[in-house]
Amino acid sequence: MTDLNSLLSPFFLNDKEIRKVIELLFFSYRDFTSGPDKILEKLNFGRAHHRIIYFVGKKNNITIKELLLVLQITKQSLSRVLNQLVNEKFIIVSTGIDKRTKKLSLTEKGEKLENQLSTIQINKIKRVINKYSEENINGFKEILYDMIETDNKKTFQQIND
Amino acid sequence: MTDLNSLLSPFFLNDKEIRKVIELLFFSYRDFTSGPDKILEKLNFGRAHHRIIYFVGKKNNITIKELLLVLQITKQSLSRVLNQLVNEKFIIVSTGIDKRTKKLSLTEKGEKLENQLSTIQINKIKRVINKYSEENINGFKEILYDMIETDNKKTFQQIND
DNA sequence: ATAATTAAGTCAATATGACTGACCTAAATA
DNA sequence: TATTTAGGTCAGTCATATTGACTTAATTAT
Repeated sequence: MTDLNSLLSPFFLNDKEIRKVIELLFFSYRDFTSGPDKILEKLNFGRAHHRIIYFVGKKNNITIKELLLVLQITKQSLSRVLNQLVNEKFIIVSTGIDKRTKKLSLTEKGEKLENQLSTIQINKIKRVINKYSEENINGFKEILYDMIETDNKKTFQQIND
Repeated sequence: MTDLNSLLSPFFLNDKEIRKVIELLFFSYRDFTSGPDKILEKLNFGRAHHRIIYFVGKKNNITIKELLLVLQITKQSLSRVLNQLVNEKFIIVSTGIDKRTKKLSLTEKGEKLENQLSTIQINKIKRVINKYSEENINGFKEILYDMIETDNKKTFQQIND
């Protein structure tokens, strides 16, 4: 199987090379999140808090439903973490025109934290990406995009329209 | 800040575009792991089990210490998950020449599972990557590699020498 | 030969992030 | 008026991880 594969595939599509991609994704993603993790720890927050802060910062006045769609967790899971952020005044809640909905936005304090966390990740990406051609960078983004499942591709487009 | 950035940076290095990379990493990594997760669930295993199986499969006769270096978790964390895999005969333990060490390898049962899980991820990467040029694929891998912290780059090289 | 270090393991307590299931309220829509 | 939708809540559970303290056995250094 692997032998046949080695014969038929070009080098960069060999199973062995593909496995390296698996590992690169694992290592790079872990290191990508480790920077913010250290700051969050001091506030007794975790990665779940980061994700909420990120997406609320991304789309002001996002509703609970929209947030759940992006995060793909249950509302019970969201509840605890979100309430902490609201109680500690990183996020402020208001009522939508549809009075059943709630709209979430970052407070000034929340924006400050969001900025602090995002800056780490943005700078890391910038530092890395700077060395590459526009062609390579676009390829990188397109490959990542193609790895997303159809439904979530739509979600990605929605938050970026 | 962002305005200045927009003026000085080429489009593909704008903060807004960089933020898309943050999201692409989040969405793609989540979907990348979701396939194996479904199989693991049936066995009452989680992602932690997957990682152990993957790296034991990658490097036969890996020691506990080496495995901890790769996974970057505590031995107490490893213990519970690894013991499950050993008890359920996915992994077999033997003693090294240095009798303090233990060597881990996959049983036939473990190899079967490893293969099942890896195949999902390998095929996913292949499906995606097929559409791209060698140049793009190499760029993709290099960018991911550059996102890894120095120490972990060494670990990556070690398991791939 | 003894002391120090290393590899591995264990016990206990704790935190975080997630889940299911059941149930509730209020508002909007059919 | 009935149904659906948005959101919330209570309770219990599970998986993954942590810190800290301590043990055993084997290897290495003095």
